[in-house]
Amino acid sequence: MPELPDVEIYRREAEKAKNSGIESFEIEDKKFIGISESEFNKKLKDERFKETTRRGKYLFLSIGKEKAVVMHFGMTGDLKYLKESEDAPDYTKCSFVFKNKHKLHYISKRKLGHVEFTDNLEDFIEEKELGPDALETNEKEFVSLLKDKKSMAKTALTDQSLISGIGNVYADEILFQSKIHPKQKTTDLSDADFKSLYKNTRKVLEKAIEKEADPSKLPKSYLLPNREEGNDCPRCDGKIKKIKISGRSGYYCPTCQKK
DNA sequence: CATAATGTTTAAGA
DNA sequence: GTCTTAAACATTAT
Repeated sequence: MPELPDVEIYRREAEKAKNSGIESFEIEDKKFIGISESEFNKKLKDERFKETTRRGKYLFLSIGKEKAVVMHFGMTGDLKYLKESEDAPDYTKCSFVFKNKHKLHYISKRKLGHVEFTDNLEDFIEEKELGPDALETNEKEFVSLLKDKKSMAKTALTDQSLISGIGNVYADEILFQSKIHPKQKTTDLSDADFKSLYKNTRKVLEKAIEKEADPSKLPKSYLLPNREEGNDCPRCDGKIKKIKISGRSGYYCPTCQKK
C-alpha cells in the first residue's frame, strides 16, 4: 500500500540505480506508461539518474536540474532493483535497463499508477497541486493548512493538495494516536488537537519508514497491527470499529477516539 | 462468487 | 462559483 513510507522505501531502492548509465527501456504494458520509445531515445538514453526525490506519494528520478522520470504507485505499485539475470517480478509493467547489467522494475498488480517523464519538475508539482510533503512541514505550516478546512479530520489529512503523503491506512493510525474521531470536523478541533496531529503525523510516518513500511512490524500498541473490525483496542477496553468515510473504510476505537 | 483493497480523478451535491 | 462528498476507474486476493 504505497503511502508516504512505502514510497520512501522505493526511493531508497531507486538510489541503488543512481549514476548508472541508462541503456534501454522495456515496456510490458504501455497502457499507463507515459514514456514512448522515441521519447526515451531522445531524452533518457545514455543519461543517468542523478538524484532521487520524493514528494508525498510521488517519486522523482532526476536526470538534470528540471528533467525527471515521475513514478506514482497507485494502490498496488512496487519498485525493485535487480540484476539483469534475475527474472522480472510478476506484474512488472516497465523496466529501466542500466549499463551495469541491472534493471529497475516498476511493478503494479492493478492498473492504477503510472510512469511518465517531465521536462520541468516544479511545473509538474504545481500542475498536480501537491501540498508540501508530510515530513517536510513544520508545525506552524501544518496547522495553518488544515485549520480552515470544513471537512472531516480524516478527509483533510488525506487531502494531497493540503499535505501530501498521508493515505487511508496511516491516517487511521495518526488519528488513533491523536485520540481524534475520524469524522470529527476540523473546525471543531482544538489547538491541542492540531498540535497532536502534527506530532503524531511525524511520529507515525517516521516509525513506519523505520519498519520498512510494514504495518505488521509496528509496535503492538499501535492501531495498524490490530486494524480489523472487532479486535481489542490496544489502548483501552474498546473494540475496533469499521466505518465508511467518503467511500473508504476507516478503523478506529469508539471508546478512546471521541467526537 | 461476492467483496474489499492501499490512490486519484471525475462528477455530483450542497 | 466554491467547497465537500461520493462514485468510478481496473484488477487481484480472500
